Amino acid sequence: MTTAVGIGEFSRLTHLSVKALRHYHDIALLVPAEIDPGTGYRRYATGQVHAAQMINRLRSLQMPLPQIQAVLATDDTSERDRLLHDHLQRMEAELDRTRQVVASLRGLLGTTAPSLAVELRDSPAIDVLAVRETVARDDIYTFCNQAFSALTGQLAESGVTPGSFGATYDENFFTEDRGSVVAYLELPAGTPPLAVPNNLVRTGLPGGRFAVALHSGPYIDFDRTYGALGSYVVEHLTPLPEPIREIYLVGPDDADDATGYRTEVCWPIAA
Amino acid sequence: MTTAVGIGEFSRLTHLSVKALRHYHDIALLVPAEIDPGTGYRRYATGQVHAAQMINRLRSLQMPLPQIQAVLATDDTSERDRLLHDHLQRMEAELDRTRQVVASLRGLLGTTAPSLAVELRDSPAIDVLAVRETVARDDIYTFCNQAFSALTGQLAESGVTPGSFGATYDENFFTEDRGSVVAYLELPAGTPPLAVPNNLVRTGLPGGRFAVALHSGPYIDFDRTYGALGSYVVEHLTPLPEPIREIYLVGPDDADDATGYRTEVCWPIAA
DNA sequence: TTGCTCCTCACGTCACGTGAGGTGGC
DNA sequence: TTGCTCCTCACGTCACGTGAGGTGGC
Repeated sequence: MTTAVGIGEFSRLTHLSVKALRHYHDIALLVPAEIDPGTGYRRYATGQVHAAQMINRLRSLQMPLPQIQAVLATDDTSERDRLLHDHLQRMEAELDRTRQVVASLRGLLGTTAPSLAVELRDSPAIDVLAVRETVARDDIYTFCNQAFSALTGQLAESGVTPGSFGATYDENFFTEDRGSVVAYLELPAGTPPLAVPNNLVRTGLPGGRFAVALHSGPYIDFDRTYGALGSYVVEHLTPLPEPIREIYLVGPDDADDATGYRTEVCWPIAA
Repeated sequence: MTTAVGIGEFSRLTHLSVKALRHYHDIALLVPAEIDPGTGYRRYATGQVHAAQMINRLRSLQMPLPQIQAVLATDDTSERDRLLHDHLQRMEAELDRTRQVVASLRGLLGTTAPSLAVELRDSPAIDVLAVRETVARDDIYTFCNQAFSALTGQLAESGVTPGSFGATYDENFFTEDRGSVVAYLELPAGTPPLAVPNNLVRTGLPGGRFAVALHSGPYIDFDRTYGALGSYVVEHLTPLPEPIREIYLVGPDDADDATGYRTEVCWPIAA
């Protein structure tokens, strides 16, 4: 048995505000069981309480409304569980990142004004196997992981031992939080022609002059090294509007602890 | 030594997007060191990198811009630490709540369709010591804690042993997520006149007929009991538009574990 | 008839992002 | 002169909240 109630009463039954209920109706997430054709009054069935409770729970977990829509729309239990599981995974990752930011904040507040050794380096042009894509800042870690796994896999198949691991970042990546990124593996001089699947490219990276600083520790602290190195560059040298390069000397594949990571940040400068 | 750079270069130094930097200028959170009077071009000093990094960290921790403003504005270290500490406390509390919601979600997904015992009760009017305030839903737990601690403190001073602990919730509290709440302690019949500080009131609660259900467990699951009880009421009885009452039989002061909480939910119905 | 519930706009919030359209400096 | 960087609106996003102004049902 199920009874129809007005929006106010349904709000008391579900602890969803009237404004929220109207919004969920507007976007067809929770449509009233009936609507009075004359007055437009919404009538909800008591059988809709459970859906409302699900929406309430998932919103408390910051799930976006379109995703909630997807969860409620499916009656395939395993698909629904997968959606929920994925969301909880994302929340876990978020939490993990938050913990890192807190640690990083303590570092920024500490008295340790990091003195930075800046090296001036003339790099020759190199031959690389690479992946180029437009990447949002939030997705950069995932992108690099996937790219390097594809690249190393390909080189292993071809029996080639790669040189350095690196990536170049277009200016837009910093100024608009989204830009063209090239993740690459350096190919030793004299590497013969390779079979290259079409998500990868073999290409050349131009040489040039760089101001180079070593970043020690987790990637979340990159802005400290960028700030220090960049300040040094604009104060003492002439920066060029070319992509910045990062060279991953020690990364997630080589060290278990992020404090062990070592990355060279290479800022293009005029010769 | 400090050098001035354009907004694009400063973006590369700080990993803040150009749009974000312009926004921070608009709200006077991070004002460029100088602005070209002719062109409006913003020039940032390398000495501003540290402030930018602080903003970046705090935003990653979801701190609202006005609060970041406050953190940066003070040069009193202990005050700044207090603001940061408070924010981290709030994040901890949020995290704790998230864990509870996840547990609660599992409950909703489980097969345990909770069968609810509904009792019809005629309550007499009672004499109470109370706190009345307009409270937002998000603040209700804090409000009740403070109210009950003030109320029990006052009664202890007066040497009076209270009857039941309860609260009434205006309809607006549910329909608009904010409404008038009365937290009360029942006074035994024949309680003599009391000294009452002016944040408290001695008053009467009207009697009436209620449909009552027992809610077992954490408050975060209240909507399940409300949904079940409210559905029963609209299907079998006549609800009245009066404040709903909750009676806290076992609460945080009496049980260490939220699973031990016991609360009666009382829905006003026609006689 | 008076309250009460409910309705639909239109606009605000928060922290920016997304173009459009245009200008100054090298 | 051509690019390039930078500028200022105006509007969009997301999930509602905040009134204003008005109507139907008891």
